[in-house]
Amino acid sequence: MPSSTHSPQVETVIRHIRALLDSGRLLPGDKLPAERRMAEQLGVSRAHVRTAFQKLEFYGIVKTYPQSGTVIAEQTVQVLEGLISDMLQIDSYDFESLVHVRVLLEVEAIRMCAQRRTDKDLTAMRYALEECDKYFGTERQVEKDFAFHQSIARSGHNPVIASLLLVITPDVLTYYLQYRVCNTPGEIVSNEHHEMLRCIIEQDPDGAEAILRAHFKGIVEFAKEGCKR
Amino acid sequence: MPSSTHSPQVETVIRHIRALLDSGRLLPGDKLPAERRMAEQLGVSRAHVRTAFQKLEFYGIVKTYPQSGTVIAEQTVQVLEGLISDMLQIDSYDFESLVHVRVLLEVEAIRMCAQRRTDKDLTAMRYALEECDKYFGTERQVEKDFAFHQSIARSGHNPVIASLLLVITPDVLTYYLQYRVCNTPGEIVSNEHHEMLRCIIEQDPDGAEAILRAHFKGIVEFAKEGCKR
DNA sequence: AAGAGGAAATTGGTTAACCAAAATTCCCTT
DNA sequence: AAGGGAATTTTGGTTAACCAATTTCCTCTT
Repeated sequence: MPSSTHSPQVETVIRHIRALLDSGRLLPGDKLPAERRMAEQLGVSRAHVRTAFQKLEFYGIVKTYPQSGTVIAEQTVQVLEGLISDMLQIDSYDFESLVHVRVLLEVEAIRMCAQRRTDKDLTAMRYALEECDKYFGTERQVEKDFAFHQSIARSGHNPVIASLLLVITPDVLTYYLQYRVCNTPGEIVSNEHHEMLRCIIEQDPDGAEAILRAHFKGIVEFAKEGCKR
Repeated sequence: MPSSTHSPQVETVIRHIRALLDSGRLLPGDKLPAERRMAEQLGVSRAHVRTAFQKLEFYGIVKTYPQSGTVIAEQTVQVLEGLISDMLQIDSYDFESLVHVRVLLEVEAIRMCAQRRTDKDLTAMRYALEECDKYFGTERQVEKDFAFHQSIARSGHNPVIASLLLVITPDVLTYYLQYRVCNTPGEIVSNEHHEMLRCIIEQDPDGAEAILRAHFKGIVEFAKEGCKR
């Protein structure tokens, strides 16, 4: 993924390409200027142009052919510009959208987990839960909490869901630390965790989903109302 | 992200770090070897070590501090190793998991779209739909189809959902082209598109969801049964 | 002996030079 | 004039060198 943090030079290059698309000077399927040329045109280093191209390639916006050049994807200009805008603001997700998606993905993950978990998965989740309980009240609480949830996601055996959760986790974590939102009493959180695991063991997806939604209820409401930054 | 395509050298570095974690020679919070040192230890260029670190940072596994060093995140080793494994196999998503997540995200997107779309959004979606109809039967059909779906996702006004959809789109597209799965008659697809837009206009999330699920029914079944590669 | 100051080494960030493969150009042959 | 092939240019890929900020460690002072 390109890396989440944009250097200003790299961002310059990406904005330039979006401008080229917008002005019609660059069309889908076109080969865009060579790295060296674009570097000197924009007054940035070639390395910055390269990382910009790599990020664009990660999102399927361009494709680089060795010793040949880099071409724009065969997509509508509106879509391409939209994609670029999205990836430029990818660092500035609002907390509500982030939590919304986290709940969406985790609900699906825990449902799949309740249906497809193996004995080995159960062992991993039990261990994660023990760790979670052990560190309640300490500074490592948040870390262990995420670890437990991640173990559930992985036990759902859908690698895409697990990966997307891991993509948004750093951002969620940032907000958690920023807002100090972990004010739910530890005992309640722990109980909910054990209840979730119980439903997973009993292969009860509906029960697991209900508890998970209750588990997230507080943070969802906080995100919806609390933090109009 | 990091870029989706791993060069063998970069992958070497990432695997090495996972091995260090596995053997306990590297613990959460530790500062890992400097770029130069690790480069010569592994016999790769320092640039490769850098891009490896950048990818790891994208997923929140490490954090790089200028002129100071790169440290492992404060997370359980199990989680960290899991994350690394996920990002290594991020190129080899199976089609079923991919389609599953695409449906999950698009359903949520179209529901939000039906509730939150503005007049400007409607204009954009109408245009995308016209383009879609215009190019049916041509080689640009798939492209225009994705463009229409993307316009819906963007009109849901949850940037995280739109971004995650764009992250998985290139992979989905690859499979689509590989399996030639677009064998549904153009008229049916077009009708469903128009029905979806109608529900969005009427702000009917349930109706929109139903049509979208029907729209994806064929490809979901194909992914579930057809392609056990 | 303890502490402050500064030089030297180490760090990630950046730039420039080099390499091999691909594309182009130009000239020679037919 | 058309075709083919080699030399040249252009391309992305890679490596090495350089820079400024940070850290470390030694030394000199008190």
